[in-house]
Amino acid sequence: MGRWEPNARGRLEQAALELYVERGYEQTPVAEITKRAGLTERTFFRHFADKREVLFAGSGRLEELCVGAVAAASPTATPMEAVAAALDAAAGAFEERGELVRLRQSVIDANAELRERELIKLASLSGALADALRDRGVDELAARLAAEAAIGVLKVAFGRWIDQGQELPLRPLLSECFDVLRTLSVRGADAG
Amino acid sequence: MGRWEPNARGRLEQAALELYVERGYEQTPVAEITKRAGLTERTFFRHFADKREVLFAGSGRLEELCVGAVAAASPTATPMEAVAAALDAAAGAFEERGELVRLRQSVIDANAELRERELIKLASLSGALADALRDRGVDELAARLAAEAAIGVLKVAFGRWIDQGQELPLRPLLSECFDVLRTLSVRGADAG
DNA sequence: CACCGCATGACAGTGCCTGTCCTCGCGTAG
DNA sequence: CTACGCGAGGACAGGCACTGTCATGCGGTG
Repeated sequence: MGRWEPNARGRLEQAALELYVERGYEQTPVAEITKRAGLTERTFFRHFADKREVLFAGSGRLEELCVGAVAAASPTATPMEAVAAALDAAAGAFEERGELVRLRQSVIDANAELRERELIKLASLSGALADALRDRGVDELAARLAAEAAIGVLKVAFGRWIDQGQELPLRPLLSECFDVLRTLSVRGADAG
Repeated sequence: MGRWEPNARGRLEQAALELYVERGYEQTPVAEITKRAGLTERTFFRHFADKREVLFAGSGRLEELCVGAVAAASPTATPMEAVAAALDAAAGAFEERGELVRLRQSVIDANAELRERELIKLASLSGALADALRDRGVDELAARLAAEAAIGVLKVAFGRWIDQGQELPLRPLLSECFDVLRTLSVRGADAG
């Protein structure tokens, strides 16, 4: 055992989520988090850029997962099929950590600053998906639009999954969204 | 003339934009803005919830404009046609204030906090569009997806418009995006 | 054994944002 | 004309997020 307990970063993440759930994000000073983790405030800000970021530690891995799925998609897949594969991979990651994801999302949904941070993470994911599509030879404009559409589908499907208590699996909700999306320009489709 | 100069709010908006352009957002303390506007710091926070919000004063009107356009769209329009009409109306508002919009966007693009705020304004717009579509009888899922798709198109087209110095008008860029979006699920389209 | 690197601590300071009370011109009732 | 109260803004104190800077001491290395 070293001079300090190991995994300071992980302890901070856990303490933060616990406290954000117990008292709410705004009512939790950083000093409380570090106290529970047995560290100082200064150390918190060495590990996380700000008080929000501690809730988004996994966003980098999610991005890698999605980018990998786009790269691995069949060469004959359309851009939408490629990004659908990415969301499928993401769905797997979410469903594995069901209860944690739910808890985390309840904290985010309850606070505007956290919702802002979530949106910029999704925008970053969109950019990464667009890059991955361009690497497949998709042209710039189509790549960006497919990536934005995918993020839209993810927002809607994920929101529904959370709302209904995750009784239904996420993947079919994603598929349904992609299906409906294709009908939105069709006159007389059952959507309009 | 009253005890105070009129239009305190407008003076704050103008002083803030000027200073954000001159020095950058982060290098501009609120006290500098209020000094230039001839007011106190406390008054700034009576008019705007925070230092970011002063740049987004017009977002409410933009939302109303877009919602109005959706409501006014032909009853036979598809959901995508309805939201396209909304973006068309928005494009008009942007093009009228070309230089101001460009300046404002350069400030936003240079700062992560401001980009976050912009994203949550767009998310709010997406919600308003979805509500307006539901009022037309579009079902919940289709309404949300059409609204998200529209925001995606707006982001991409607006970004291109800014990048190229607004030499091309915005409206054709929007149309092009909607066109490309429809091809993304089609195998062998020139996008993939 | 001496040295160095690195994670953390200690502490001071800035700036955003809030709560609270005060000021004073203006419109209005009597 | 006076009295009153409302509303926009000022004054001031304080909390908390975040940063810069220097100190500390364990673990590995030569």
